Amino acid sequence: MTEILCNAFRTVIATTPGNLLATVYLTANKIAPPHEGLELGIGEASLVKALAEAYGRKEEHVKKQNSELGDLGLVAKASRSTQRLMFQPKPLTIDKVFSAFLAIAKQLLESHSFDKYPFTIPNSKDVSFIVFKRPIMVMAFDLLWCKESGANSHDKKKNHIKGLLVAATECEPLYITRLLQSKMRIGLAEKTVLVALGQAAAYSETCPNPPLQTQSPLEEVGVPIGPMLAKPTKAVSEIIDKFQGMEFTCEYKYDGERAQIHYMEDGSVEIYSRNAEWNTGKYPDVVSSISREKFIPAICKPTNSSSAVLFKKDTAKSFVLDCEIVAYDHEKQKILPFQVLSTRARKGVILSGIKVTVCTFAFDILYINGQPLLQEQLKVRRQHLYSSFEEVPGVFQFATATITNDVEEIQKFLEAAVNSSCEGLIIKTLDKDATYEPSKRSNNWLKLKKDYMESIGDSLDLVPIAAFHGRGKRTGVYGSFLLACYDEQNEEYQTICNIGTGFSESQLEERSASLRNKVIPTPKPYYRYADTVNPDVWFEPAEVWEVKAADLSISPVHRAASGIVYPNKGISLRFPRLVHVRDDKSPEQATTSDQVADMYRAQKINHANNHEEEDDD
DNA sequence: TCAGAATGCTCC
DNA sequence: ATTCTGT
DNA sequence: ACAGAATGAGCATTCTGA
Ligand SMILES: Nc1ncnc2c1ncn2[C@@H]1O[C@H](COP(=O)(O)O)[C@@H](O)[C@H]1O
Repeated sequence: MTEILCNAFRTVIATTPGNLLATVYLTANKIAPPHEGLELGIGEASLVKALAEAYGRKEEHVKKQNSELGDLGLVAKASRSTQRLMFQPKPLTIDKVFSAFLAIAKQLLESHSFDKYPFTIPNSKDVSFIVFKRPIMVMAFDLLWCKESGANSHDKKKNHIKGLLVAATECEPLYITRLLQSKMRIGLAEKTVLVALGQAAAYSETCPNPPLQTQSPLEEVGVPIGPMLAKPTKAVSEIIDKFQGMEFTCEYKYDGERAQIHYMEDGSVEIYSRNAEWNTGKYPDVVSSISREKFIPAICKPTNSSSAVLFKKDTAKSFVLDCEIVAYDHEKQKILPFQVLSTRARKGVILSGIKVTVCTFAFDILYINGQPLLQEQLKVRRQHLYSSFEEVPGVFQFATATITNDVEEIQKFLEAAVNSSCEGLIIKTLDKDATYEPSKRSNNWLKLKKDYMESIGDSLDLVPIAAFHGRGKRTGVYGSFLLACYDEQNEEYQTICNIGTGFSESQLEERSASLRNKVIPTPKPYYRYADTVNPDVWFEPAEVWEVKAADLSISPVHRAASGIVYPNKGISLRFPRLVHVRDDKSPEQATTSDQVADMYRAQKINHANNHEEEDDD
């Protein structure tokens, strides 16, 4: 794979180097660096519409065939091949396709940003500079490049897609459609593209500029870098095993959102998400806790203690921090669950309008004062972190950490983490294999969560009552199932979650085959579900599956234990996955709504009792 | 016009 | 997110 | 060992029908 692609790139470099950028983006199925915020904004529904119109088919037929073929791309191909071509369309080129994609993406920005943000030239003392920096830059871009006007952006996008589909021949409709869905399904994606590109570039020094901002260790402050990831482990013993003979540290795993905080010498700040999305506009409070004086003197409210502090020491002139931002109740000095954080507004947040306050927990540093630290061992990086920053309780803290290789102590530390509203632990080597490996390389960090451990964590026995047709490699079997628990009082099944992971392929085939015999035309009267769940098929209650989950949550859609904990809201599961099929249980012996309610209450009590953070570094 | 549904997208 | 699979 | 492709809950935002 890599070799083929590498040769393709070499050919492009040798023959049409001007096309290299578009070629790389198309093969990687991207349209721009992620932090630039360009997005296609195309979903299945709009694609179905465009496809139907482009090929003169009824939307309903397209939908039906999509569900049968499990791939909208195949639908496109099939539609195209049954059309009689009146004339040969002008051939599509890489450049044309990529330009069309860019045009589609810019439509979204135009319609979303244009009338929403004040279009004034910001001055750096104005808070709107921070809040609206990105949109305004993007808008300026739009003004330069987007001269179209007329129909609304939605239609324009559709027209671009139709244009591509009409011009496409042979296998092109398939891949254009898949590209637009970001589901190439060819077993080749971004990482492989980068490797192939790297190899191709090595052959030809003549290529003028590396077209993609690759994640070189010499990264620039202000440009996001791939986050280091963690690999799941099932038991403390497994950790000891893997890190045998090495010095390692355990840190709390906070349940929030990852934030890569860049601070530049000019005092500006950028915050990026785990996927390198631009999150600066979402966290003006975090920005201000670093650089308040520089940008927003007028907004500084002495009453708001959380924004009236600085956590960096004066010696820190520029840096990149790796952190977890967590919802935090400053009055009670307590960490709040992820579900609270997720209610925060995302765009154009202004300091005075913040409803969910946060605390930032730093656990790594990638760059300081002009010096990249990626190649340094964690021990060294951590030293920089601790010496260049100061904790400000409730605003900026270091991730609680300990160093031990004693099983008992790790176990205790895990308990402490969970009691402090954390998900579990992240375990990292300090000395060996302890450089920062941006997403590209292996997972040298381990994560330990209670629900990974056998016979610990929430496990439920649930009944599949409906299913959705699988797509892609699951075409022909069910791709996911709607699960329910049993309410003994009302003798009814209440939906609790969908599930689509934890199945081996053979297991999925077996379950699909078995449940196909249980399909019923309409749901049973004793099923409780939101009418927005719209499964492809319903089943009679027949099987019981053991399912594991990280947490229980209050759900806007699912109905489990509805009326027990909250009158009108049910309970759902976070990260549900199949453990195994319970041949020994009948549907009526599934986990009951009362049990679900109890589990939820137990979890809530655990949260309510949580102790506040203390740090031992 | 507005509220609910659909959509797109992010995250844990 | 979790999990499984092919290379 | 890794990259890729299946799939989850739930949010804010946009669209659409009454
Ligand atoms: N102390 C920590 N060190 C590293 N990652 C952490 C820490 N606390 C929380 N996290 C988060 O845990 C995520 C990795 O876990 P997961 O996403 O389950 O693989 C990271 O992306 C971080 O956002």
